[in-house]
This record gives sequence, structure tokens and C-alpha cells, in this order.
Amino acid sequence: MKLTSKGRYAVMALADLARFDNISPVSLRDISLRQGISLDYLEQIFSKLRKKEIVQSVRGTQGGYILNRKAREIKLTNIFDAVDEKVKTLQCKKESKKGCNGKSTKCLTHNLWDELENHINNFFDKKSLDDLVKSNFERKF
Amino acid sequence: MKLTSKGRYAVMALADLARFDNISPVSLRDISLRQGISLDYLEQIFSKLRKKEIVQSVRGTQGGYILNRKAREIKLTNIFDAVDEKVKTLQCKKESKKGCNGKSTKCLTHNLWDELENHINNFFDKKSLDDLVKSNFERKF
DNA sequence: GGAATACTTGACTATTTTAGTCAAGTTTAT
DNA sequence: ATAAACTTGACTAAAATAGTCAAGTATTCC
Repeated sequence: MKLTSKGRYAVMALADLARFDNISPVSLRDISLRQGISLDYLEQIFSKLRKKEIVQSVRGTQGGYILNRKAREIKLTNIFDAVDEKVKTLQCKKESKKGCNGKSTKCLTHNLWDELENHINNFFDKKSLDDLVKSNFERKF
Repeated sequence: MKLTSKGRYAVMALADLARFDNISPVSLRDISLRQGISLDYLEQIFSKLRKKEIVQSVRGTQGGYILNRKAREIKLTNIFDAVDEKVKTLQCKKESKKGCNGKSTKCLTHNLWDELENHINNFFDKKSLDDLVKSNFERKF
């Protein structure tokens, strides 16, 4: 399974962004400073988020990024998808002779990983950016 | 998150083993052939499983491994633990200035990863080796 | 219109992890 | 005694990760 800091950073940055949504664009520089994430790395991440239409960029002075949809409508699944964090738990041995083709000759544990994958995706499908922000509402930044 | 083929192999091998439990020890060579896993790699994995008392070794000719507990009592959590597959989703930035110490100043997404971890562990805690074998009962090997 | 701010893109890389291999044993049944 | 099988530890090629670096382009504000 793949779930690394690129995904975490994306979620952290968007949670940060969501707090200012509808007020003004947030610059990556600000996010970088607040969340302690390298600016260059954030640029990579936001480039992907923009392509998947999760955020919009606002150019020029006082520019930055804003959410392209309501925080409530952005599920964590969408975010992970955008930055190529696949919640693929494990693929069965590729091209194995003994192997698993997913159809007639499933490997012993094939169904298990399928179930797990559903289990995890289910979790991410339910959580929205809004949920994150709300659960941190009382915090100081 | 870490969930790689070492964990998958461990589960596959033990599922294979579980089918012959109480009949006779199963040699790693047989498992290697049936499951298409390198013998040397299996040895590494079983060394860990033995140390965590999930399997017992039987030395000598006709030797091999047997389960140390009933298949029903071996949860997937136990297996992953044994082979060092941590279901640690993500740790928050280590020693960050802005960072998350897990206590007073939790990072924005800290609770999220906690929840996810529980969600996944919950899944693995419920699944036993026996469940796996049973759900594959009709298969030919 | 020019400076400053901020987004945009693409190439590059050190480090770490993964998934093994290789070598040299020890133990035990027959 | 010999072969089967477990046991241990060191080593490594390849891939993935987590970035950095460089060179832009676009826009706003003064």
C-alpha cells in the first residue's frame, strides 16, 4: 500500500487552504511557512491538484490558490487520486505462473486485499475537507 | 503507510501452511514452489514468524513448519506485526518546529491518521487465518 | 511600464526502502 | 553418514520517495 507524505502534505495544505476559502487566495508561500512544507514541493503538489480541478490558481500579487469546490464536496479520495496516491493495497504477483489473474485462478489472498481496499476507500470517501477543518475549529494557527 | 509484499507473502505462506495443519509439517520448499515465492526470502520471513511464536519449526528430514496456535486464533494483525509490517499510516513530521508532538500541538491532520489507523487495524484484528482458508475452501491447490 | 509577487514546468538527485540473493553454517531423521 | 531442512547474517540491484534547482510566465499594483 502506498500512502506517503505527498498525500499527507496535500491534505494538510488543502485543510489550511480551506480555512480561508471565500476570503482570499492563499499563497503557497504562506502554506509553506505555516505547515513547514518545502515551497518547491508544494508547487509540484498544487500543480496536480489544479489539473484535477480541486483548486484554482489566482495569479499576480495577492494571488494564490482557492478551492474549486466547496470543502464539503472535496473528499479525501479526490485528493489522494489527484496526487497519485493510490490506495492500492497490494497487487498480486504480476505475470506469475502460479499467479492470480483476478478471474478464474485467484490467489489465496486475493479477496482479502480487495476487501481491505474497499474498507480503506470507504473511509476516505466519507471524509471531506470540511470534516477536517471542523474538527480543528477550535485550534489556533 | 507500509504494506508490501513481505506482508503479503507472510499471509500467503501461512494460509498455505494452515491447510495442512495437524497433518504434517510443511517444508518451505513446498510453499516456495506452490506460491511462487523465493525460498531464501521465505526463510527470512519464517525466521521472524518463529520468533514471534506464530509457527514452530520441525527439524530434520520430513521437517518443516507447523502453526503454533490454532488458525482461528491467528489474526492478520499478529502476522503483520511479526514481519515488521507496521500499519502505521503516516507519522507526523518528525521534530518539526511547526510540528506535531501528538499532545498539545497536534497537526491539522493528526486525528485523521489516527482514525485511519484504527480503521485498518480493526479490519486486520477481525480476520483470522482460518477465515482465509475457509473462504478458499473450494479451491484446488 | 516596471518591479514584485506568485504561479508553472521540467529536469535532476540523494536517500531510503524493498525484495530479494548469496554464503555458510547447524540440526536431525533415516 | 548423508541428505533434507532449518538458521543466520551479510550483501545488493532496483525502485520509490522526497525533495531541490533552474528557468521561466503571468498578473497586479504603484
